[in-house]
Amino acid sequence: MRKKIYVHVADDHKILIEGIIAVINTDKDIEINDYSLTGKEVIDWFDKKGNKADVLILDITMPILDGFEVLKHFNKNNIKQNVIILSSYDDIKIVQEMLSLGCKGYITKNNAGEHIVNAIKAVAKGEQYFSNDIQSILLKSFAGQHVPNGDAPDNFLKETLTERELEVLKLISKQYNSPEIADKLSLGISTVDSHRKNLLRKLKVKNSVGLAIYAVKNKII
Amino acid sequence: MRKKIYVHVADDHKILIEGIIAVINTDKDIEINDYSLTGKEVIDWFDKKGNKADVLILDITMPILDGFEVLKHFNKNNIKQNVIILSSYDDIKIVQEMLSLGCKGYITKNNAGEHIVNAIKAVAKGEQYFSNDIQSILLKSFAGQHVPNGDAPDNFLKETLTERELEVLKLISKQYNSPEIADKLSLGISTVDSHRKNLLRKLKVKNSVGLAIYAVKNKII
DNA sequence: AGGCTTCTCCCCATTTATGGGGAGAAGAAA
DNA sequence: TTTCTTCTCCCCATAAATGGGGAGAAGCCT
Repeated sequence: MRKKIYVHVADDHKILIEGIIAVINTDKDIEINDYSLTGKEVIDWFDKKGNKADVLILDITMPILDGFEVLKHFNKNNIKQNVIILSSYDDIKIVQEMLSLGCKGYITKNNAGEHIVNAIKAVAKGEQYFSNDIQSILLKSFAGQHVPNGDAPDNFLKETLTERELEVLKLISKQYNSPEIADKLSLGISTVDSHRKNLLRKLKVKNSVGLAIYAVKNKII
Repeated sequence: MRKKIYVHVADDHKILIEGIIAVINTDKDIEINDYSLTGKEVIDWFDKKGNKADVLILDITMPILDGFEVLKHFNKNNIKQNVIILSSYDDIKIVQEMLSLGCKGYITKNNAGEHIVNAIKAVAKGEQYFSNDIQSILLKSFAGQHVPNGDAPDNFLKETLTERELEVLKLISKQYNSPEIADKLSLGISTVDSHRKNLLRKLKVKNSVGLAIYAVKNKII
């Protein structure tokens, strides 16, 4: 008898967890350890002594703490944990961000059923695993980096935003105007406008609409 | 032997459909007929001769056509169909909108597992069914109490946009300003500004940032 | 014929946003 | 110490967006 693979599932929709359990139960080598409904529950579970799982299935969008924060917490506390991201997002930037945060697998919810068992077994053995669509966009982005020019394209050279700028960007994306942002952050209006100017310049966009779209696409809000 | 209840499930996440099937399979009186991943698939399925289901489990957020559009299509074509909404939103306005569109049940994804079988059986008998949390907010609203806003985005119950408004919205989301949009569409600036005003009102957003975020989230751009 | 929506454009006014420049204080890093 | 970044705030000015109102023309539906 082979050693069982113990799995922890984290998603804010319980019915989806039930679905994953149903699919996984068709395989005798895998067993669900426990589950979490928020990122904070995940962190608390793994912080508790004696709790460990061979594989963590992790959704990105969860209340309280999201998937990004969970992985950052693992890295900060030097916790080695095999993680498979189960997400509805197939955006290259998100996939790359998750990979840089150390996830071992990434499958989309669209075709999770056919991939989840194989993904768990691969990641439990220390391999990587990506569903077809993710493989596809990863290959494309890989090919896209070898542009004939040799120089990195502009969008790879984004200037990093400061903490204050990020705060202002978040509030802009929530449809607050400068006086309101100044009030919320206890700043002068002219200060907020200075941050606006720097944001427009750094992110190479034309107006607040460009800032908001950047924020949405980069999951800043 | 009792007559079986045939159920059609529509949700854009296949893993969730698999979960529902797993839960429903525990009951011998209910059988899954077929499933759909988009609103368009639902409509096409029910339009096909010979296809019918006793109960339709319907998600609200789906690509191509959402749950609202599916119910509107049923009403317009005088199709009598028992529908249970399965949603992650527990916002009173959405529940009321769905009821006015003729849905017979409404359960949230948070506790779908414990309710879905009973909901199907009740609705198949012509009764109504709501999960606890939905019952609670419905009772409050009937009693005339103030019901706090739910978790749905403000712009969920959108007024339908005209073709022209959609054109303007797309260009706004591409960071063009009013003079530029007027030029591209061969309109006067004041006309573009009129469309802007109507967009802000219809989509219940505060400024162009809100418009852009609406456009991104609804895949208009 | 009357009502309806859509599209077009105008008036008014105020508030915001953008674009250019500069500058001081605090703190970190060299 | 000097240099650098970050954060703060100011000046100037113009462009753009918002908010209120109205109104004519064209087309559709009943």
